[in-house]
Amino acid sequence: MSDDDPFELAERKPSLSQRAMGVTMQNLPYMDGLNAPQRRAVEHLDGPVLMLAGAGTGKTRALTTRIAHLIATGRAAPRQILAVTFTNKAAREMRERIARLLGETVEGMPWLGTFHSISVKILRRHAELIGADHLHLKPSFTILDTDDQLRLLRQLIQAENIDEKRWPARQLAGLIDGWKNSALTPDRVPRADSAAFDSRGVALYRAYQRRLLELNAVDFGDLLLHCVTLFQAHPDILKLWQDRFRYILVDEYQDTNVAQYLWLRLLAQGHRNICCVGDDDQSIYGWRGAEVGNILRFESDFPGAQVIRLEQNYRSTPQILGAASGLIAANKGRLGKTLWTEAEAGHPVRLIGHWDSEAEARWIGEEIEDFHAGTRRSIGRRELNDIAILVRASHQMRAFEDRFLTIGLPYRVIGGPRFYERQEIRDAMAYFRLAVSPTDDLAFERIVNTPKRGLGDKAVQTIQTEARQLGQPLLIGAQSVVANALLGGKGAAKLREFVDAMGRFHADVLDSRVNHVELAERILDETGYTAMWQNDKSPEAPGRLENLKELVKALEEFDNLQGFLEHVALVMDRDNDEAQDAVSIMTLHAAKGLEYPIVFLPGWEDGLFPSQRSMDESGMKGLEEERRLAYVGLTRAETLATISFAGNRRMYGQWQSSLPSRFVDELPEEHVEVLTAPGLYGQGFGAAAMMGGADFGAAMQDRAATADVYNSPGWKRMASRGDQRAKPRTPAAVVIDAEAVGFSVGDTVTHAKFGDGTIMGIAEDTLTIQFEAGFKNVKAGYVQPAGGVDDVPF
DNA sequence: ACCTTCGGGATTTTT
DNA sequence: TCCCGAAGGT
Repeated sequence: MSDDDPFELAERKPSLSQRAMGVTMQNLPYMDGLNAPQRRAVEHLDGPVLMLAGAGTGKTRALTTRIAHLIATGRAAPRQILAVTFTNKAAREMRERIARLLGETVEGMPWLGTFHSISVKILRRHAELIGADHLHLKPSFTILDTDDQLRLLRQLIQAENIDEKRWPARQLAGLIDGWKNSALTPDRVPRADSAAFDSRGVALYRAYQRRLLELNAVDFGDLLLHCVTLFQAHPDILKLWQDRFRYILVDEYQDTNVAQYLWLRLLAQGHRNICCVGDDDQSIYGWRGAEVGNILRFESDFPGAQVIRLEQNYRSTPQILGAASGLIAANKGRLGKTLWTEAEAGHPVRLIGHWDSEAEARWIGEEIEDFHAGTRRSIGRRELNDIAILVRASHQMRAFEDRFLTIGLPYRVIGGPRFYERQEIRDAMAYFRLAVSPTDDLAFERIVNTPKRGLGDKAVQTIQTEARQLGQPLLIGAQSVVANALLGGKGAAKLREFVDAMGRFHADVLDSRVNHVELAERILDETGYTAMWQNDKSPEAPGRLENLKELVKALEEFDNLQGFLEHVALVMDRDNDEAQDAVSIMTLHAAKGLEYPIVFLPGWEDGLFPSQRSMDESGMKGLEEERRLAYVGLTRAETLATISFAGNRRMYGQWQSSLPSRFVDELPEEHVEVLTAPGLYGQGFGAAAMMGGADFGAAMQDRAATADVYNSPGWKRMASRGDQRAKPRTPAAVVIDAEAVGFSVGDTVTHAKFGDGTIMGIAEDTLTIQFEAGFKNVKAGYVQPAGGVDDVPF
């Protein structure tokens, strides 16, 4: 029986090697250096434990040591420990650290992995029990990525004759994902949701699930959902897994959704040894179904739970922690932690306002050059690898990329499109998938006309019709189309070629004498896929070929194509090689779990951060999640954090003025150093936030002309450098749509409340007007040309 | 069947 | 502004 077979449940005593190592409670080298709560978290093994671990408090250390302790003391064999993470990276890190703690003698932990990868392993065992009637999953099921998922949904929407413009597949995908995250099968979707997606949401969901079964496929959400329904419908099987997992550990518990919560609770009901680690203040995935409530409710879910707080921070200075703590204090319903540190006070969090997003990027670029050159005595010379820029939304990255390219500052974008999400990788994967399983219709559809084979919609329809009539997959349908000459023209010969080739490849996949790496190469070459990119003259073509090479190379680490496909579907992530010294740019979400000595937090403007959409969609909950995001951002910094905001920002090609983020005002003043001109912020942050964006911009221009602006450190530096800022600039907004609203810059207008004013800028239908009371942004409809004061439009 | 043009929409995204 | 999907021309 295989090592991780659930039906083989023989318990194991501590291995000989463990006993030979002389591991006893008195001799536990891996415990060295743990602080008291960490130690408690490691030693309190039985019963439910909630480890509330603030940012930088060594939770991974506690978690891995706990696992090492379980193994070393013989409380559980590695195979009896279930350790769940959200990301492959986290799983990999844990694996490495456990191995380091225990030395090379310990065998791998088969059940350390992501929710999804563990679910796949479980599901493959019981696939036949998923589904109904004669339609059920087979153990060889494929896992669809989001791309496949959307294509499938689009087909279903079209089949229902629904207007795709009004009811986009994306929205349906989001809806279905949401239901799956909440562990809702079509039958269980609450009545309140029945109006969703033009009242057809549930029906489409049902159709989608059925179609997936027909394709012998599951999507990401299904991995969890199927496991939960499997456990609920088959207590005997649940029992097997409950018995197997004597100890359960969960990382980032604050990010679990309902499905994951049920999954865990079902499994933990066996031995009840569940240890969840998390930080309610770092819950930032509510929009994806994560329920902070899970962690807030832990003690009532698991009565008698031991709660352990890790509060000693080993990462950041007291100044940074003070700023972060002060900010997060505005959130309600927290479990509450007080982070403390023994580190030196350090530098306060710096705050600076800029004229616009380009100035912000320029300034940060210069700061980084300074840090890199070591011209700041207080900071010392820094590697670019020590520096990160954390943004709220990925479109903010562009300003930095543009600027850094201009000044030749090396940077890397972390996150972004994943390797396996690239077009060429997906295409190649589809070829491999079809070669491995000729029944994979989605793969067939994807590549049958890539490269172009003269097979358009009509040809594909012919194939589909034929396949449906035969009750066979598309590849077989295509074979039949060829055999019966149902298709004319150039496409016919090409299709024959394609079908024959795929047949050969499939035979080769089954032939153990054929090397799978060479086979993969041959598949891409002989189908003309490689040639397609070689002939492509677009600038990205060479990169794509490079990626394909990388893909084939990655195959070497696997025994066969099947194993590789499974890996890529779930596990393959882009490796960010740290070999090159470069500044890291990423979203705040991508930054969770990372740390950098120097962190820049640009774009703290209301509407961008906190994001307007979060607040519109989720109100106070949304705002609190945004605040947690800010907290996550600040706590990434070890020695220096710099927050900035811009008075004007280009969004979708339009210049928009903006106010500093409300989070700026929430920062505790005693931990902040304001770098912006003293006149602007002399009255504290409140004054800054009360200014409209346009006020801010105008004030900036005013100040630029006066001497005292150069007295603040930030401005002094910029001035000495001859920064462009010295030239007063006109907001680009002025240029845009100047005619569209019937006003132009310079016009005098009257407003019912603010009186007469002069238009200083126009962006769409929003006018920036200088009134006696100051600058205001006003919709064009609320003002009229001064002079004619007959009717007021409201 | 394939290429060009036009219009609408546009966060965050561990798997 | 930029990207994607749909429509219309060749």
